[in-house]
Amino acid sequence: MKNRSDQLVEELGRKIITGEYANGKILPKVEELSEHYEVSRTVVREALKGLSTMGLVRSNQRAGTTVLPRSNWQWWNLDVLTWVLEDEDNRDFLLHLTEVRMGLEPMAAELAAKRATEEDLIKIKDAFYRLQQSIDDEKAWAIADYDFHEAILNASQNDLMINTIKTLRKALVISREITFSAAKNSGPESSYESSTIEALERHRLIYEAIITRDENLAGIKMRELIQRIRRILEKIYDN
Amino acid sequence: MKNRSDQLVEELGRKIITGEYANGKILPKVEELSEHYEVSRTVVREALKGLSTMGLVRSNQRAGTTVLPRSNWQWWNLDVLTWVLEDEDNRDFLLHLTEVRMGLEPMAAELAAKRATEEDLIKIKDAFYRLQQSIDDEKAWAIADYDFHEAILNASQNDLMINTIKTLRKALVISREITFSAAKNSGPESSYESSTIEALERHRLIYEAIITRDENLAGIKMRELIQRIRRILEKIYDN
DNA sequence: AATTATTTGTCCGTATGTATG
DNA sequence: CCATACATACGGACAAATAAT
Repeated sequence: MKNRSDQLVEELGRKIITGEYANGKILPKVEELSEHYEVSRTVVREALKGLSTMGLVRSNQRAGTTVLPRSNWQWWNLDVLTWVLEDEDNRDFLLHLTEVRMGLEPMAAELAAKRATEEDLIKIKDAFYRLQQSIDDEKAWAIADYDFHEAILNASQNDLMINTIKTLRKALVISREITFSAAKNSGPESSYESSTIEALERHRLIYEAIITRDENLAGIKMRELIQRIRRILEKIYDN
Repeated sequence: MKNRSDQLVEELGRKIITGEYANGKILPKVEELSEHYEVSRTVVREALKGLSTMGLVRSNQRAGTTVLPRSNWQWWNLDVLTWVLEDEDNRDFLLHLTEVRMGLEPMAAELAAKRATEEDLIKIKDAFYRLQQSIDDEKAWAIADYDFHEAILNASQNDLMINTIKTLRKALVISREITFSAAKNSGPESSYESSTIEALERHRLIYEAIITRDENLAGIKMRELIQRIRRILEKIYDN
């Protein structure tokens, strides 16, 4: 993210997502944008191409470039996701993300129980053992926790699932950085787990379900874990 | 999809996805692409910008434009999705899509049971009644079935979920058009439902769960319905 | 139904920026 | 530190499409 067109994509993208450029509105014409942002028309065109690939705008000859409705946005684009999360008016979007996660992560756990190779299982085991060793070390726990979920995810052998959940997690990390002050969050999952012992037991159930290849149970226990996270989240936001 | 840069995005995008331009490979430089495809450098630059927004390439000064690994691709971009599905070597990707669907659609049904407004319920009811009336009319069934699922989805009140599942469904329609000859598929879901009566009963269970606001049951029954679709799919592909 | 005005789309000559060797 | 090779950036010109008259 350094060249001019990327910068312009970000500036315009944010304005669209915050509603400053509302749905259906026509953007200033290329020449005006070029002039206003002090870049060449080439740069403006590239930026518009980027925005249109993100589903934010559509250009038509003579009619100008119009802002598309939210339903057209490429929500899984990390930039779009970030801008939406950073927009004050979209804070409940975080809940929506968590709901999608609640759909996907249990399914990934099921698939992992079904398909994990020996190599996958070793990684999952290793991460779980490190979890057990780390109940007193918040930082080590966070890392092990991250690895644990990562190993399960990779064991699902479903590229689309893997990619989607990884994007989702990045978004959650971003939102956490926004919500809590930077000092408080020490790692991906740790801020959630108020009671580490309880969390460890929940992880154990998932772990055991996967190594015994009990698909259903793995899904159920993963779901329970995320449901707990969700409840904690709701509490935070209800205040 | 008509201007030159869009065409070029499609040509290059397909070559990347089929592996003709493999991961890590450096694309021909802008000038050569411009020459080879007989377009201006402006058009090439716009196309590269599009491809980079899709996560397919990254440009670096002096080093050229390189193809990114699959893990960077924007899988939920409908173009990417389409090209992947149309690639012979990626046929099992369809199964992956269905697995994601199995994670999301039951969750959407749960949320619908929880949040459906009166207006939502009316639409769901209407679609279900039309399903009942259409057991002998394949075309009417397909439309009602589409509306039924659409109404449930919209009742979830989760924009991200709605957008994702809609994209997913479009992809499934595309893959079906590829798999079966154009003559055979008459609608979004109809090719699945070999026994319409059984399908109707499954829909009824979902319908009743939602109007009685039984979240869990709605999720379970939706899951069963999709699981059935999946089994049918697997049979087709195993032949 | 034909004309015009406006805006995107396309082309290309030129110049600058940046990392590599 | 210089030369090289590539992407990046600039801007003037013209083509094409289409909304407005």
